[in-house]
Amino acid sequence: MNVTVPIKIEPLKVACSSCNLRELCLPVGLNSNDLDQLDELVATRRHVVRGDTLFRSGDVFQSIYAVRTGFFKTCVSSEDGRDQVTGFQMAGELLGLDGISTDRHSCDAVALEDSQVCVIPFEQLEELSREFTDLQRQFHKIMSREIVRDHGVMLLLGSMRAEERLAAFLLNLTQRLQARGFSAAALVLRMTREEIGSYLGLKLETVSRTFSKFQEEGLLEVKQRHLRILDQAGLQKLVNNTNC
Amino acid sequence: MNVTVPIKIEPLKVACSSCNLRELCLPVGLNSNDLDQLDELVATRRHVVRGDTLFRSGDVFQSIYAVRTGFFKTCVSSEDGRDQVTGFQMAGELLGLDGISTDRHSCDAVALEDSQVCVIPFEQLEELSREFTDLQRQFHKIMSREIVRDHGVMLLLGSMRAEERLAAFLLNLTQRLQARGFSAAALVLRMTREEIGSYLGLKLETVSRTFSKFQEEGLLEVKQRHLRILDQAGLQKLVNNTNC
DNA sequence: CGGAGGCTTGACGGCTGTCAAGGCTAGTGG
DNA sequence: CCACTAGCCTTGACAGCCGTCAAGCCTCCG
Repeated sequence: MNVTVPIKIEPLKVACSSCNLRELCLPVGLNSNDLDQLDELVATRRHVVRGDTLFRSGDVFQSIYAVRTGFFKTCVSSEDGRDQVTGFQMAGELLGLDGISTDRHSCDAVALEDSQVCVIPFEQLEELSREFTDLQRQFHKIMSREIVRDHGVMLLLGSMRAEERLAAFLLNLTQRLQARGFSAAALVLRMTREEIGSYLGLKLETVSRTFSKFQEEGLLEVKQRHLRILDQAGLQKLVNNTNC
Repeated sequence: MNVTVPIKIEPLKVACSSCNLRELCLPVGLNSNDLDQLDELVATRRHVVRGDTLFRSGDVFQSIYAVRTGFFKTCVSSEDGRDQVTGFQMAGELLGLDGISTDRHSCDAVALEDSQVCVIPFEQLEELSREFTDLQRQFHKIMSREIVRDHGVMLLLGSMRAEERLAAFLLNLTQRLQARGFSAAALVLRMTREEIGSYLGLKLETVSRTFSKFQEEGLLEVKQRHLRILDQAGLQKLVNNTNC
């Protein structure tokens, strides 16, 4: 292993305009002219090996990142060492929007498997979005979507019980995987029980117990990180019905 | 009472450039030229009486709003009627950013007292921000700040106990009031125990009990919605120390 | 093959939710 | 001006969900 080059940067091989994620990522809805411009902007890619951070809280903010392959978590920490996973990001999703506010990142982004991200220099993105209305609009939509997503997580954390939280989490995960062409039924979790628990405001034991309960009830098949959804409607019902 | 005009709209009397909130609101950091442009943009004001909504989930999104006077809450609801307060907004803070993502609002904004908001037509704001770099940057910072704030709420909801949540909430509130020139020691809550509870992921009884506990411990003086902070450091300690 | 990290499961306790009763306050109408 | 009422708040008793602690198992990888 070559430890002298911890961060591997390479010229981009796949342009946005021909990227198979373009319908999920920043380029959504852009015309071919805008896309050509975006290709110019997104010139580098960065590899992050499993366990490494893409950025840390406190790092100077310069770029946002689009996940090209792999899987990330973002987490915030309070001064006293409390830790909260704020999201899991998969291919086509953006990382680093938190950094715009103070020019420094306010959370850590950690790769949960070997990953590649497209580096989008923020100042140039702003410049380009002053020129291209559609790009501007798309970027604003993505930021707004993140806000809406966060509100959904607040709803989950503020008003759901453990089973409901885990069911909502699994449905969200499978839905996003499905949008990327994966099966909605079988999946491999990239994160530990503890990370799921942190995201859902639960302890890892509760996550584990709830998985077991779902299995007993025939909703899931659980084998460590390998899951099979047996009864999607049953999970959905858990999320929708408060109690009955 | 004239019920034929439920929404009162009037020409803006105070321009952004001379608004006493300009250091807290969208105009932060703009030069006088940008400010003049912003004055053109923000041409109307809207009154919302206590209990009325500024917008509702599902409403078509056209404008964002800056609170000029008064106090709002925003809340999301799930299909099954679950309800979650996602924030409280006071003078100088923006409302409606959630609507950008789908061109429809995804939460309700309710006035908790008679309020006025400045109406900022979003399409025109985007247009203007294509022209003025500082305005663009400022708007992006505000959206990003909302994301960072949401992450803080997730941390609170995901990892804090009732006392810690309420202490954090009170400190946040007093800090924002102080930034607006109010005393950091005495305040009047604009929201009910139930709304506080919803925001903090607690039941109203727990909020009430925790208030009483803080009072017994000499941290607060509580008389219904009238609060006096007696020991700010003590509250801060509650937030910082997990247990001891 | 051995160890470390991750996962499962049990026992138990405490925090917070639930249900209920009663008090307070502000706003309304007589 | 004052009584009334509705909404809000407080407090108690009790229960249950989930956290804590502990022990042991599994799996992956060196």
